[in-house]
Amino acid sequence: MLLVEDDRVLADLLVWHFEREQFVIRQTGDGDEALLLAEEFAPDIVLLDWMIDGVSGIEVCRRLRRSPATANVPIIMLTARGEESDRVRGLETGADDYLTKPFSPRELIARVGAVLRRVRPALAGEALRYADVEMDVVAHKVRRGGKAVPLGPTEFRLLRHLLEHPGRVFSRERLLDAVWAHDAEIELRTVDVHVRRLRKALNEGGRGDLIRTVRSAGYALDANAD
Amino acid sequence: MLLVEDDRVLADLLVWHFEREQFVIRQTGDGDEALLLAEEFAPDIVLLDWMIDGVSGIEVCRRLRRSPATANVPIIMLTARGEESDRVRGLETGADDYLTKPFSPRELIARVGAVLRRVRPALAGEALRYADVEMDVVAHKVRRGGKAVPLGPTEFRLLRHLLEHPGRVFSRERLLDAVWAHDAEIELRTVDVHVRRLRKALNEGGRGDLIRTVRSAGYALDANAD
DNA sequence: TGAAGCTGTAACAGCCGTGTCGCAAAGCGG
DNA sequence: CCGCTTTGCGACACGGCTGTTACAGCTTCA
Repeated sequence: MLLVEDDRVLADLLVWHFEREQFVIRQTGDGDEALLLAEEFAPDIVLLDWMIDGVSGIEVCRRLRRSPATANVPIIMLTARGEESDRVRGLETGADDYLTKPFSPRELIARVGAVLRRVRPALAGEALRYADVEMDVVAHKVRRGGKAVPLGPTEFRLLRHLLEHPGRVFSRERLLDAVWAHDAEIELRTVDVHVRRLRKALNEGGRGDLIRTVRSAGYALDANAD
Repeated sequence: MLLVEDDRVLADLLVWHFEREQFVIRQTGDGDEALLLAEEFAPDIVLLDWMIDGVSGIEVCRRLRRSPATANVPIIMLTARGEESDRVRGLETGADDYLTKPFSPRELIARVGAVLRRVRPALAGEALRYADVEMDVVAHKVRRGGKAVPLGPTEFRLLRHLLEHPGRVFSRERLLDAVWAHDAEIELRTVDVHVRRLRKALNEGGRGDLIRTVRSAGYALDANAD
């Protein structure tokens, strides 16, 4: 998420609120810098004040829409300009929503939720997270620390199941039931092999193990696995 | 478009405005009837008053979201309930936008435009874009990096569908449903062949592949496909 | 009516994912 | 320290999935 707002007090307030909602947020009060940050960090959504230093908010909006790299980023305009003509102009320039100051953080969060639900369903509830692992179920993608992790279908389903119940220990039997076809007659030890493959893929970047082995019980997702 | 509003005067005013904007609009003031109409006419967007006869607006919203046939229809709530808690509740129930009476028809039209641009860009007269690909739906033209890409009708519809949901993985069944006639009984593998033809056409200029194959799942549009 | 283009299907080759095995390594209890 | 149990590891063969090509039937347009 990228917040473009030059009012320090409001900016800090919003950053605090959104970080509490698990957003990764960057902030600037300058239009030119906003464009650079948007290119570089490919935010999931942009909150944009109209009256800022450098390039104006409406112009930032226009340029974001024009650049292929950012053309699809959702934008919520966030401004004191409450005239109907301003609102219409903002929306017609390509903003997805337009909120007039003063507004409550709660409403803004709700609107961000509504827009994200529409644009990237994965980000508004269908994304599974644990520690620095992120799974986009719809796009069928997994990232750890922002870096893509290539997984086979079975490894993907296995990780998905673990992410849906983080911390919980599953016996091999339970995992076979949950991850494999329910009528599959498969050797129990096969689970070990897939856990191993999943571990290998996840730890590729030299990071710590996320899967804890519980002797004579099974496996669990656990940030302090080692 | 479906308008659910029991205030006759406001309803007539809005119908007049939207018909002038080339919308095909149906109107009712009753919640139960609204649900039936939504099923039957599959509107592109729903404008929904909170306080109506029969099932309440918020409940209509919830049920539209729950039914598979209407789960993806964009909804704008349109009501006199201006309390922040009402707005948040509306948005969290699945509404895409929330407008408090009184509002100007012009702003509503702008917001309808913003939502449609997001959900069905083709309907809002917008070009579809992803990475360096640009599709003009009306003119039936596709360009990549500014250079025209010749596509057959099926390839065009296939790409269009992918562009409308970038990043998302579609199974072959889903693609057959979305891209081919809904009653077509076609071999699943046929999708592969069309994907290949589309890939070939798009990558003619020696650019990287934009379509990601997800083994045992389907295909997705993805800038980092390889 | 003829040619060109588009579409759906079948066939085949190559590759990736999967399940299993044997052995090494690590816990665990005495 | 020893022996037993459980888990990790590498290798391998099989099977299924996907990419690719060729071809025949069909539509479209001149």
